[in-house]
Amino acid sequence: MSHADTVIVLDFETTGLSPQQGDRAIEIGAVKLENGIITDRFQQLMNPGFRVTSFIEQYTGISNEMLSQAPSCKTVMADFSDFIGNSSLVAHNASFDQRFLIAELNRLHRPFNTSFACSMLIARRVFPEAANHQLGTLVAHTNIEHDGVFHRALADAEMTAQLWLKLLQKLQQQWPALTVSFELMQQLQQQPKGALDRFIKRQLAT
DNA sequence: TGCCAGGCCCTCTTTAGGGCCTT
Repeated sequence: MSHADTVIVLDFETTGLSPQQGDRAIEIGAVKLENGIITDRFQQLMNPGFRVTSFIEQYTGISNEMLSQAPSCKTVMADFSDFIGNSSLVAHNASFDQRFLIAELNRLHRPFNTSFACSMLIARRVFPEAANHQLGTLVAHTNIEHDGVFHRALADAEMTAQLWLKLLQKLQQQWPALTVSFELMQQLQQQPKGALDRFIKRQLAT
């Protein structure tokens, strides 16, 4: 079974929803998937330089006290940039994490030219029957084992990685002859919803 | 830092509005 190449699955905790509005990353978590197995991990809190709201403290469990002792975003993101290298990236609702990754790397004057795939967009197509497509719901829907920790970066990255494997597994089981590459997943997430069968059959015909 | 997003997706659509996802 193909595991769609080596990918790094990542998740940010942040001070809010929009880097364009001044929000910053406060934690990055990531796992490297090679041949369907987690072979490396990255997790680090980072100090955004201002206090986070009580909403963020409660939502993530990350307190201002914890962040006051963490290294700066600049230090952590430089290390993380080295960790991801040129790997293909996956995140749940990837547009969110991609915006923060680009914003933080821009502050370091580091170019970003890595491709992203989105487990949420793909799950909407592969698991249309799920009640909704929040990460926690999909983890339950696909019977992924977890330790009950949500909204922390490494925990969410680990669960997203397991969800990614479930997506690959479902596609491979349904279409055994299909070569499930990262590029195929990127194309799949852009197909009109409900047109998955047609897209796969077109792939198999080439 | 506090001006609070942005892209996808559906539908009672396309001369638009609102829910879903992420923190």
